[in-house]
This record gives sequence, C-alpha cells and structure tokens, in this order.
Amino acid sequence: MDRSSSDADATRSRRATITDVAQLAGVSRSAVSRVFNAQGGISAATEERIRDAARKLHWTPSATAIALRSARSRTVGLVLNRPGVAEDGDPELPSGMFTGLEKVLARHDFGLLLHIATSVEHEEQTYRRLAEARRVDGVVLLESRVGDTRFELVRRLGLPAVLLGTPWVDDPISYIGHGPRGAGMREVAEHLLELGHRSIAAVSGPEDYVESSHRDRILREVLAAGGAGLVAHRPGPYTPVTAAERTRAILAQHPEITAIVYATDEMAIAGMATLREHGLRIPEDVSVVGYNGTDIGAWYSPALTTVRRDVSQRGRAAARALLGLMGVTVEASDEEVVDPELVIRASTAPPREAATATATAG
Amino acid sequence: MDRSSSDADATRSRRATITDVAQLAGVSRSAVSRVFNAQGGISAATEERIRDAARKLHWTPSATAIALRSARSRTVGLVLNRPGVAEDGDPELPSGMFTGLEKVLARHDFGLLLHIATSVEHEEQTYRRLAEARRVDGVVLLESRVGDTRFELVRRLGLPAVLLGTPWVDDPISYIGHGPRGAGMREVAEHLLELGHRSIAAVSGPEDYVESSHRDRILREVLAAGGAGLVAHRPGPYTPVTAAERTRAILAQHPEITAIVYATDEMAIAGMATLREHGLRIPEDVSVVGYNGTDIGAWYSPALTTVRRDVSQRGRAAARALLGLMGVTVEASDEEVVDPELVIRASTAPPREAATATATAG
DNA sequence: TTGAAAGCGGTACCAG
DNA sequence: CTGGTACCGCTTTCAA
Repeated sequence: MDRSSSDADATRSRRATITDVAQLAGVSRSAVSRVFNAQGGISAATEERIRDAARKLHWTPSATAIALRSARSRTVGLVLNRPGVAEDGDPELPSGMFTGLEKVLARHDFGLLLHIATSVEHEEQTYRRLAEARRVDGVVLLESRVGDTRFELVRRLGLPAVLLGTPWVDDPISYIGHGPRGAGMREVAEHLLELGHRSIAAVSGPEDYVESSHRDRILREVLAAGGAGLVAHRPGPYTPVTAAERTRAILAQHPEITAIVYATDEMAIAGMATLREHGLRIPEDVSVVGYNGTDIGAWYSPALTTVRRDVSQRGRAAARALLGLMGVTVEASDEEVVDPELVIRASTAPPREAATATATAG
Repeated sequence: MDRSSSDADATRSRRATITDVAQLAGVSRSAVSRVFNAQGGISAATEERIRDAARKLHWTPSATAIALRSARSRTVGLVLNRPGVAEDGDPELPSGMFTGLEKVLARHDFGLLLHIATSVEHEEQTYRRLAEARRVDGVVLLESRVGDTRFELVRRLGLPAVLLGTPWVDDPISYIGHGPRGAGMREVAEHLLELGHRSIAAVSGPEDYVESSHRDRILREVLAAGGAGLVAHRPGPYTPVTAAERTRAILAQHPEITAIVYATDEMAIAGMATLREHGLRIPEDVSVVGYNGTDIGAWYSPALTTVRRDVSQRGRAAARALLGLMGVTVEASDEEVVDPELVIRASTAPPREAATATATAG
C-alpha cells in the first residue's frame, strides 16, 4: 500500500490552486482571495464554505504567485563575506545574529536567503544579482568596512538595506551601530588600568573594519587617559592562526607588555597557547582579554575575561529596522538595547610589577 | 548631481521588463526569451540587438516570474532545529556545511533559504509551509533522529529532500550517510586501546540522534572486541554545560575510568575544565577525545585529540544529490568522499596503570 | 527566423 | 456581497 501510492500521489495530483478552491466552494476566485486576505465583504456562510474547501484541498496561496503579483518576494538577503572559504576554511557563522534575524523575519512571514561570498567583489556581485532578479526585498549588510561601497550600491539598486555595524562615513543608510560606549572596550581598558597594567598590546581585527578600528581607538584613548599606553597594535584577519603569529611578533618586540587584548575569544585562546609556549603564565605574567564569541572561553583554563554582546538582540533589531524600511508594519518593540558587558574571569590579574609594588608598599 | 538623481531613479524608473527590452530591440518578447534561454533559432544580428538592449536596460529576467512560470523557485530550504534558542541560547551553526551547500547551490543559481525551528513540531510545520507556499524546490534535512517522521512528511509534501546523516530505518530517502567506518569512532577506540586504556567513558550526544548512537555503538563494539569496556555512557544535548555535568556524574560513579570520549570539541573542553576541578590532569590521569567541531581544540592546552570530518565536503555532496533529485543536471564530481580522520594531539596518552606496567616491564 | 497568444497562480478593480 | 477580468513578467507552443 505504500511503495507506489505515495510516489504516484506526488507525481499525479497537481497541487491545488485558488481556482480549485473556488470551484469546490462554488464561488469565484476573487471571493477566495478576499477571504484569505481578510478584506471583508464576504458573508460568513460563504467564507465558511471557502475555508472548508481550502482546508479540504490543503490549499495555501503560492508565494511565487503573490511575489509576482505584488512585486515583493517576502525574502531578505544576507551575504556573508568570507574570504578564505575557497581554501576550505570553515569560517564561523555569526550564529546568534542569524537566530535573532530569523526569529523576527519568520514572525512576519519573511524568509532569509543566505549567500556566501569570497571577496568584496563577489559580495557586491551577489547583491546585484539578488536585486536584479528581484529575489529579495531587502538585505542585511554585515561587517562595516572603511571605504565601504555597499551603501551606494544598494541605493543604486533600489534595495532597502540595514547595516549591522556603524558606517565609516556619515551616510543615510540605516544601521545598528555599536553604540556610544565603545563596544565594551572602555570597560576593558578601565579594567586593565585598575589592575595596574600600563603596557598593553592589542591583537585586533582587520584594519579596514570599522568596528575593529573603533574598538582599537577607544582602547587607545581610554588607556592614554589613564596614563597607560597601547604599546603594540597588530591588526589582522579574525583567525586563531593570525592571532598566534601576532602574539609571537609582539613578544619579540615588546617583551615588557603585561596584557594583551584580542579581537575574539578564539584568537585569545590561540594567543594564550602561544604565550604558554613562550613560558609565560596567564594571568601571572600576561593578562588576556577576549571578545564576544562563543562562551567556550568560560571553560578554558584560566577562564577567559571577555566582552559579551547580545548579538541575537542586534539581529532582531536589524530585522525590525529592515522590515520597517520595506514597508512592513512591525510591532513596536519594548526591547532595550543592551550595552556590551565586560565579563571578568580568571585570565586577567594585576601585573607582576604592580603586585610586587603593592606587596612592597603593604 | 547625485543627491536626488539616485533617489529619483530608484523611485521613478520602473525596472525594465522583457517587454521593454523587446521594444528597444524592435522584436517580440519571445525573441528575447529565446536568446536568454539559449534556445537558438535567432539570427546572430537579432541576438546582438537584443543583448545590447538588455545590457542598456540592465535587464535580468525576474526570478519570481520564472518561478511562477516554471513552477520552480530555484531555492532550497534548510530548517535548523535548535531547541533552546527560545531561551536566547546561541547555538552554533554548522558553518562548514553551509559553505559547502551554498557553494554548489550558487553555482547552479539556487538560493538557500534558512529557517530556525525550536522544536520538532515547529520544524515540521516549517517544511509544510515552505512546501505549500512553494517557496522551495527541495530541502536538506539535518540531524537524523531515531523515529524521524520527516522522510514520510517530505514525501507526502512531494518535496525532494536529502538527509545529511543516516536514516534510522531503511527508507528510500536520499542521504549522505556517516559512512561504513563508524564515523571515525573505530579509530578513536583503536587509539585508546593501543594506548592501553581499558575503562573508558563516553559523554555523547542526544540518545535519539542516529549518528550519536551509531558512534556510541561502534565505540562500544570496538572497545569490547579489544577487551576493554565502555563503563559509562552519558548521552545528552550537545552543550558544554551538559558535558560538565555528565563528567561530574561519571567521576562520582566510575572513578576508575582513564579516558573520556566527548561528542564535540566544545563538550570536551568543558569536560576538561571539570576534570581539572577534580584535581585530575590531562592526559596523565585522564585522556580526552573530542569530535569534529572547530579547530579551536588545537589551541587548547593540552591540544585536543579529536576526529576531523570534512563537513563542507558533506555539504557539497548533499547539494549535488538534492540538485539531482530536483532534476538539475549537476556536473559529475570527481570529489572523493573522505573518511573522518583521527587527529592525535596531546590530550590522549597511556593511562597511569599502563605506563607503570610498561615502566615495570621495561 | 520570428511573432502572437495562452497561460503560470494569484490580486484588485469594476460592475452588478 | 459577489463575479468577471485585466494584469504581474516570463515561457512556450503554434503559425506565419
């Protein structure tokens, strides 16, 4: 009873269309359409018949037909730019962000179309294609870059867009910025200053990433104001391998540093491994701070001091903003924008000098 | 020259349609269609004019119109089932898999529609919606479960599907299985046996996940054949917190164990933290093995012994299989299916007893 | 080699 | 309150 029947069903029985429903209910297609678009003007009895028919036929309006008719696909595009994927790297996806985005989009019956690009050109090419083929009604832009040409591009394409980050120049694009507080770096700097660190290094993200350079700037400013210095600053891609390499370079040139701030938790972990290879203990010899990332750092030993940010919340905010731009009425959100939070764990401690000084003083 | 012109362009100039192109080229719409579908039967001169016109108008066929006309959306759906997302957990996305999938799909001009469900019911509901609204031409099923009802569901929905995993029962569904070799667990078991371990525990994934139970079974079998025992076996969700909890339970009940095999690298890291809390050294007192995951384990100290699997390759294979099912001719792939590979690092070593025995014997 | 016309599955305007 | 009908943008016979 099973082997062939299901196959046959799938092949034979054409899916029901609005016409089938109308016929079964004995009404016109317009009537069916009205019922399912809550336009009113249909008698209760008729509506009942129509809904019955639809239920019986398992009918749901075709998203494609609606898309054609309304010139809206109810889909949002997201292009992840991951250079290096070509070489089979397995880049981490910003998972929290996805869940945040998807949650809000799904609630409004929007889909999320994911693409992965391997270069800036490839990325822009992808937006262009998505827009021209009208596959999406809008896009979420990730990773704000210095010199970013995407705002201009999406505008030319007539594509509503929201940037998850802060634009590098004053630009009318909608964005979910990193907030006024320096994305948590102020707290990091203050924490290190309080502990007594004066020679600090940063292994940061790509130089042309707005957020990365913003974080560096805040770090540098607050440290300077506190009488300390960012003695070394090594930008680079967000990869553990780079972090290890940068850490080695810093140790070679600035053996005096007592703390290193990494751009991600993964990089911090790779950095700690490198520090250990050099016979340095954490946090006794060098304090280490991570950022964001998974909470895997909590399990590391020593547990990693880091900055936690609610990326999922940011994703939701971006989705709401984008829906608004696309003309969808979104429920007003009472959601607070939460500031990044410094999570102090065991990888930061007073530097040896300070500890000694204190001991001597005491 | 810019402030208003671009805005106006976006608002005013309706996007070009095939009719515009036809008019500009002085031909019929059919002619344009033929040119862009490589159907031949158009003189070189005409084709040239048509292409010129299209270029001038920046015209690209509308994906929605094509979708309606052809009854295919050129989109593949992927529903991630992440219970717990509701509570703001940030589940890791299987990134490598996505890049693998996307790469192949994009090459064939297919999009990847991502959804996130928070329960099995929600997940099935999502497939149903996607199918009924004809938003996708097929779906990729993740995480094969015991008692899985999705195969039956997608069949009923007439939705081509490929399971990334092995079905729990003999089922006609297409799938990219975990291979005959026990997904690398045979190697893990042999490695531990060779080192001399005899009392081994497993902190594995959810009991109703086919792959998890398969891995457990292989582990148990190979260990038994080698005269060792899987003395403790604690399934649970793939989370570090669970891993820590399970590790504590194992230590309490089976202090004699000398090695623990974890379901993921993240879990292994949490487990190692727990072992340390109990004053145990790794690998001197307890050997630890992870699985898959990011390569963050390489930077852990001690570097984590794990099983590496090319998930991106599996993603590509799934995409090719699915495209095939949907009637797309995919280039024959010369890609070898690579077996999971045991990566021996520093977290595994001979157990103390064995080490002593050897020393005594030597 | 090319054009005309009939849809694909809906929506919305206009009558009645 | 309900039905008829002209599209949305493209593909595909069928004729010419």
